[in-house]
Amino acid sequence: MTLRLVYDEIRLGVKQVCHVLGYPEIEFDVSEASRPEFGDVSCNIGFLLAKTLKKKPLDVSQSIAEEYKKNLGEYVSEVSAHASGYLNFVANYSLLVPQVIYSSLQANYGSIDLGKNSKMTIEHTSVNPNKALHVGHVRNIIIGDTVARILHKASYDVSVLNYVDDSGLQVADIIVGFKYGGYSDTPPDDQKFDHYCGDIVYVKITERYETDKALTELRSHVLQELEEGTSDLAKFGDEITRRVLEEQLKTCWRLGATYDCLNFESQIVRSKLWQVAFEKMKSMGITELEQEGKNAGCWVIKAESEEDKVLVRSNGTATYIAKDIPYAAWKLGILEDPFYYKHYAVQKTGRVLWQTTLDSKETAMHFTGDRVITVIDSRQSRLQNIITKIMSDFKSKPDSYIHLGYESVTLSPDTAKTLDLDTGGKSVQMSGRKGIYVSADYVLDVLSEQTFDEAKKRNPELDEMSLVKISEQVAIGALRYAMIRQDLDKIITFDLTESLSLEGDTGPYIQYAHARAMRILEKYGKSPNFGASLDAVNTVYEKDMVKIIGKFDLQVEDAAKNLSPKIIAKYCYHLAVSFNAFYEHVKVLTADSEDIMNARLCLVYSFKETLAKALQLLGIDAPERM
RNA sequence: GGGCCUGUAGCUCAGCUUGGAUAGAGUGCUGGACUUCUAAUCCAGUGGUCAAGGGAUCGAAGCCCUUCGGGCCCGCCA
Repeated sequence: MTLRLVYDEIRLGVKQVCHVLGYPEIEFDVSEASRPEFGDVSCNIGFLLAKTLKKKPLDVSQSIAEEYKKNLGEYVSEVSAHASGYLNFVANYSLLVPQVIYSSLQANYGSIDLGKNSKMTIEHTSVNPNKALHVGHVRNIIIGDTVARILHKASYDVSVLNYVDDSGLQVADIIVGFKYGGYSDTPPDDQKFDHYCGDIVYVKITERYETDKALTELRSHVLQELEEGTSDLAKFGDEITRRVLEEQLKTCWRLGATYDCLNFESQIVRSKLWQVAFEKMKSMGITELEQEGKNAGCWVIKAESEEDKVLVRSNGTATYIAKDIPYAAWKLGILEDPFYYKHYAVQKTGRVLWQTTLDSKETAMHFTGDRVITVIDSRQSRLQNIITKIMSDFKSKPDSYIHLGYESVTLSPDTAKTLDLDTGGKSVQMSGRKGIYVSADYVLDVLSEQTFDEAKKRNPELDEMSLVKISEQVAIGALRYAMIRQDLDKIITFDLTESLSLEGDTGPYIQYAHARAMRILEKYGKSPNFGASLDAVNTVYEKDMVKIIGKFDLQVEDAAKNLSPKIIAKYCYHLAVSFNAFYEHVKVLTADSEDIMNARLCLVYSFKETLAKALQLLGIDAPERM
């Protein structure tokens, strides 16, 4: 059981009491008490009934409390009316403690049946395959990966897609660089290919467009050939794209993200899905041929409060959005699937990664969803709103296509300075084109190096391999947590120095709590006896921890319903805080008696199991030592 | 000009969806706790006209309106 049962029981109990007292039936709130001295659970019904009953909130609550006391039920030990008007409850810990601890031992603890196994498709990452990932991309990946993990825990049948824009302008840029700009397609020394393409070729060729108009024209030709996909140049482009993609995926995997399918834009273009979608839009009256004005001769989408969006140019060619619409429709299973699926790789977790192909000899599969989430930063909101509107028309359901937007990651003035950029004290937007970014690999390497030294200092007896493993876990924990801990619509100002500080509200703080718990259990050397009495668990520190452990599924529900990964991040942090307070104030291995020690060991075990499960939702490893 | 987001402690942020108890964390600063289950920890102190004004309400950081500050987006580019 979890705290959910306590809330449910109280909700029902209050309702029954109101019925007995002849109070009107209304919606009221049962929630966690804001302070420990108020008890465990609070109810606001006193305020809500005060008006209709023409009584003071306190009087209402008192009358309810009196009646409630006649039958406290299983999970409540005390009920009282507070002077403020709140109705407060104290939980029955002699029941709560063992039940929460036993529940937390179950492998699926925290799972809820919100999705009822319905199909949910989530797309994230989708970085142009012409450069290495920077910290801005990392936010996208971590949000997408974390939300996918949470939805899976909430019983959705989740498919994860990574869209590969292999026929866009950015890829064309580096192809121009290789074919006409004189850049070798073999990177110098041991530089990763994605870094080479992004740091050197892409940035340099972009600079040269300024002065060399001929190069700009070549780019248009390259772009056209990439879309057609038949020429040698297109084949070369495909080869380059796949080499970059392979390197990008290494970084994604290092971050702990995994996918089900890679969707190649070039194949969407060649599959003629667009034509099907376009006809559908015409027949549904979603798009119309503009007769006059500046867009005369274009097929446009009329927007209510904004400018019309051109869909097909007056020369008959489709605009950028014409690639996104059929893809979105495909994701929702609205259009007939033109793709077959080919094995790409087996990922660390054993999950198979597939890729789209137009080759009919390959397998037919399904990665489409009843609902679709697309993780893209909120600068794309206008475009995504148009797509959302079209999809709701197509599907005739309003919220089947969800744009999960988030604010961008900018660089702090100090970090910008390390790139020789004086921003005058302001933070600056990252730009791959201008070479203004901090790469994900670099941040992870620096973090990993620092944590390696720290781990070595603390654990001098550990071998190199173990230390490397720990430092990598901690580095990724730090970065993932930093990307997820605040709200999606807050800008993250990335500061390299600050990102290396691993104290307080950080991933490593939480991981450290887990490592501490592990050491206690390890030193004890045996399994705690879960059959014995847990009555000895009775300090405030222990009760507080039990309460938080018992809230796990409620937090998963909240996070899944609101697509809010930060809820799980906060949960992990609070869990860790409660354990660290316990650790400082309550001794386990030197407890006064065997019984007390055993009870506390059970709690420590329950804690580390729950924390590990919660951290797993964040894609953060729970280290045994650090 | 239009659209979206945002403003809470020196700094970074919770809380706002669903109004209610003394507005919470981290960090910073000051001081304290390692012969003890790992100090990546803990404890105490410091620090807030919740951007401003108005409205509805018994009651507003939260709801409504106005104003101001900051960010992003608005191409027959992708």
